[in-house]
Amino acid sequence: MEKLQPVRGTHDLLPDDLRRHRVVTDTAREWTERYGYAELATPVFEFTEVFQRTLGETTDVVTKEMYTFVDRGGDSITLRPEFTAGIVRALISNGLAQQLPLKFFCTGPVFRHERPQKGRMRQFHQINVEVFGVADPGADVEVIALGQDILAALGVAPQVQLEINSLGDSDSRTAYRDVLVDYFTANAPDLSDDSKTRLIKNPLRILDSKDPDDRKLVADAPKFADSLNAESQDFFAAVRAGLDALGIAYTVNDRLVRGFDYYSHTAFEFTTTALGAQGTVIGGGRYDGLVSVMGGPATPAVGWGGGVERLALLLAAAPQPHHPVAIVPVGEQGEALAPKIARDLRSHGHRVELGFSGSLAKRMKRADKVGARAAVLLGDDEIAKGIATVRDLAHGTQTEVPLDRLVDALQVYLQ
RNA sequence: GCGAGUGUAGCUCAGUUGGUUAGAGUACCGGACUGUGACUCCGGGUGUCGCGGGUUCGAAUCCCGUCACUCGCCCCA
Repeated sequence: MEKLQPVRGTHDLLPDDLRRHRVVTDTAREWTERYGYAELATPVFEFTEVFQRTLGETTDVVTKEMYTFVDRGGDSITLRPEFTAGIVRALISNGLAQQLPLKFFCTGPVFRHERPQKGRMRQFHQINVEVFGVADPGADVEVIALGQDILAALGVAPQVQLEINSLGDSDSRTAYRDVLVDYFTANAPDLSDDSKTRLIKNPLRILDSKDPDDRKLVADAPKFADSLNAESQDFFAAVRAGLDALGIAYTVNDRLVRGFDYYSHTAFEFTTTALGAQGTVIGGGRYDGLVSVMGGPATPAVGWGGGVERLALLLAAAPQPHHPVAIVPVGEQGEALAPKIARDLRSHGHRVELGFSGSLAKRMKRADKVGARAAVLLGDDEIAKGIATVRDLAHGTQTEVPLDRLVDALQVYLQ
C-alpha cells in the first residue's frame, strides 16, 4: 500500500459528490418506476464465464479490462464490468423467463481496469434498464424515451444528442460484416495500425475510428443500411417512426456500433461534447440473442446503461442539503433538555442540528455554517419561564415560544 | 496498453537565471463580543513543495525513477 492514496481510478464520494450522484440515481429510479420498471440488484461479482462468453471473447473489456481473480475456493471470479450479463444470468437462474415480459432497473458500481481520465474511472457507477420478452420495436422506443425523460428531468438534455443505428438481425449483421471485411481487406495497406488489428478482431469497430485516413476509407465503405434484409429494415423504420411519434429528436449515425458482441438491431447512444473524449452518457441497444447464448430460452431483450459520474458532471450545480433547525442550549439545564427537544422535533419531521459543546457564539456560528434556518435557544432564563427563544437566522428576529408549542412554531421551517 | 502535460497550505494558485526563514486569497483557529451567527476589525501558517534517488556549497526550481491526476489515442458509461 502506497501512502494513504485510494487505488488508482477509484474515488471517494464525499457528501457533495454523493448528493450529485444521488440526484442521478434517484431521478432514474423515479422515472423507471413511472415506466413500470422494477428495481433489482445482482451481485457485484460473478463467475468469470458470465462475462467472458457474453461480451465477446475479443472485446477489450474481456481481454484486458476485467478485474478477475481466483477466490479461496478456486473459482475464477470477475467484478462486473457491466450489468447486462449479470441480469441475464439472474433471469435464467431464477427461472424468470416464465413470467415475461419483465422490465428491470438497477444501479451500482462496475469495474474496468482502464487508464483513468475525466469521466473514466476503474470503479464507476451505472444506471441500467433492461426489457425482456418484447420483440416489438415499441420496446426499443420505450427505453430510449425513458432515457430521454431521465436526461430531461436532470436538466442535461440540452447538452446531449441522441444517435441511433441498426445493426440488423444476425443474418444482416453477418452479411454486412463479410462485405465490410472484403472492402477493408482490399484497402488494408491504407488502414491505421489500430484498424488493421480491428479488421481481424472486430471489423465493425473500424467504422468508429478517429484516424483521418481511416475516416476517408470509411466514408466510401459499404453502408450498413444496404446489407439490412427486409425484416431488419422494417424493424429500424418502426423504431424511427416510434421516436418521431413521441417527438424525440435523433440522428441516424450509420457508423455507430456498440462495444459488446451481443447487440443486434437497434443501437443507440446519448452523447455530449461537454465531457471531452468520454462523450457517451447513455449507451445501449437490442440484444435478442444474449439470453439463449447464456443457456436460457430464446428471449428478445433491449436495454441501456448510463454513466452516473458522467451525468453527475453535467449537472449544473450540486444540490444543497436540507436546512436544519439548530438547538442551542446555554447552561446545564439547557444541555439536559436539548436532546429531548431535538428528538421530539425530529419525530415531527425536522432535521435538527445539536452540538455537544462550545460557547453560545460558537454554537451560533456552527448553526449558521450548516445552513440552519432557525436557532432554538435554551438558557436558564427561558427554562425558568417554560419557553425557548427562537431566532430566525435569515431575518435576525427573535420570538419567545412556550416549550409545548415549539413544534407548531417551527412548522414554518419544515419545507 | 501508447503519447504528452501537471503535482507547492483543507481549497484555488504565486514562487525570478538554483540562493538564505516558501507566499497570497479563501477556508480554518483564537480574540474584539464571559446570552447571539451571517457582516466588520485584530491576531495566528496549519506545509515530508506527491514520493524516492541524483547533481550542487546550496534544490520547490535541474536530472533520473516512481506514484497520482489531466489531455489525446485506445476503449466505453
